[in-house]
Amino acid sequence: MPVNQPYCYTHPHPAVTTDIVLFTIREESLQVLLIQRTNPPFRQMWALPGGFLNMDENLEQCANRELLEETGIDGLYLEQLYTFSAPDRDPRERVISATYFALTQSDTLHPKAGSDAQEAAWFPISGLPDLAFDHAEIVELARQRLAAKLNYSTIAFQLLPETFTLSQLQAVYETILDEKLDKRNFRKGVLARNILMETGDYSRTGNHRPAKTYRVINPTRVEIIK
Amino acid sequence: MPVNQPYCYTHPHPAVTTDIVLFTIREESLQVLLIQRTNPPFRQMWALPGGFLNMDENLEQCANRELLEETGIDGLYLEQLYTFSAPDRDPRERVISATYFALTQSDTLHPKAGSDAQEAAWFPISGLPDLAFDHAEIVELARQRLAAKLNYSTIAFQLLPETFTLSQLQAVYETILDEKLDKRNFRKGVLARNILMETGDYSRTGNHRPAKTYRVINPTRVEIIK
DNA sequence: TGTGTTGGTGTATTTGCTACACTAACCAAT
DNA sequence: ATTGGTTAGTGTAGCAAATACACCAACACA
Repeated sequence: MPVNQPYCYTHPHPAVTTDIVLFTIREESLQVLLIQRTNPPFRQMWALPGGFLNMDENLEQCANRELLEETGIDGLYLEQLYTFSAPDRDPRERVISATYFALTQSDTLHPKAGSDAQEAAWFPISGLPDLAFDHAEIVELARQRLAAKLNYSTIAFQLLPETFTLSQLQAVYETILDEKLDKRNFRKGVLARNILMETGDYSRTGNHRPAKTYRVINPTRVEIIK
Repeated sequence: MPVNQPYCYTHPHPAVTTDIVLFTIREESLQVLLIQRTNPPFRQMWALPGGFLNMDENLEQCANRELLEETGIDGLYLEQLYTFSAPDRDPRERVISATYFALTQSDTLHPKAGSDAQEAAWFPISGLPDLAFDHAEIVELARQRLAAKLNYSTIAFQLLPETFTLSQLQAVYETILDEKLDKRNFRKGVLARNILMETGDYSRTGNHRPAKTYRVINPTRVEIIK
């Protein structure tokens, strides 16, 4: 048995990783968390957070662990996106990557460099640097999925603090969909779902009329609408 | 190096497989192709077709190859469904399975037993035998996905021959959704999509009025509607 | 007190979905 | 030739959902 390669099989096995596309809304744009690689290949390049699967965890647990290690946050809505498997997607060895996407509000999160990342930072999705591996493709797929799910689920609330104004919520939709929405129709539609309640408090920011704040009535993860 | 285990790695690697849920409409019910296992574990039990990933192919190619080997058909619409990864889902070793679903018209397909399957056969989805591994869970997820995609895509045509009548198409929808649809509304809706053209021919079967036959105008794989 | 800024509200129109019943064309049997 | 049985084929009216659209309210600041 090779001294440094103690895990042996009768047939070749690929390595398995997870990569996570973590979205936030910051500075009025949709942003993605990237880490800068400290090790080859693609050293110094930006990449998605992620890493190798341990033998005692499933893929979702792996994605959660990697996210925790590299960003310090936990318990996010995490959804499996797609599994990438081009034979040459990693120059080191054959690597299969199960990808996940997640959402968070940016101000609760202070990305910190972890063992495998010398730096972690937010990038607007419409201005990403060149990414390592096939990660640009993964980000694009995640963006499409996010936009598609907006209207069928309650994921948008994951991007906002516990209480928020309807204008903030509308801004999230407009940022992700990249189009302006009608204020009256938007509010009508959201309130008709009966998933929000007024907190009774007002948001007093800036030199204008204060806005009612709302919270989600049933804060259980994510629901599919209709 | 162990004689029978020549593939060695510095970290443990899981095995990677694909499993395919192949649907058809037969005998007026939605059916799934299963194979009977010849080898342990779960010997003699029914299971989904599928098998181990080769190092020179991606997951979709693997699924296509396994489908070809075990059913003799090729070139189907194949969509990645989900990747299953519970650590104990295979008693032999750690196995990650990327699952796919596919549709075919049953009369072009004559399942034949392959190397790893002593028998292959169609089963109505509402009367499946006990399945090996976590395959029952996989089938259920595929069924949900199929029903959800019916209204947003053109997958239903994959279950029909090149030319077909609107009544045949409606029967496909009714079988998958498991509910009766209104004939006039169904036809109105389908024709309004402008994806069908009349062939000019008629289907003369049985002792009743012949039905116009249609074909898909643009027979490129699968489209998402709207 | 005036100006600038965002919050908050209703109605009319259009569009899409639903419910619903009869005639047409063919075959088979008499 | 007529009748009965079977599936093919068609339109309209009512309802619900989505859209388009403009003004006043409340506050901060100068």
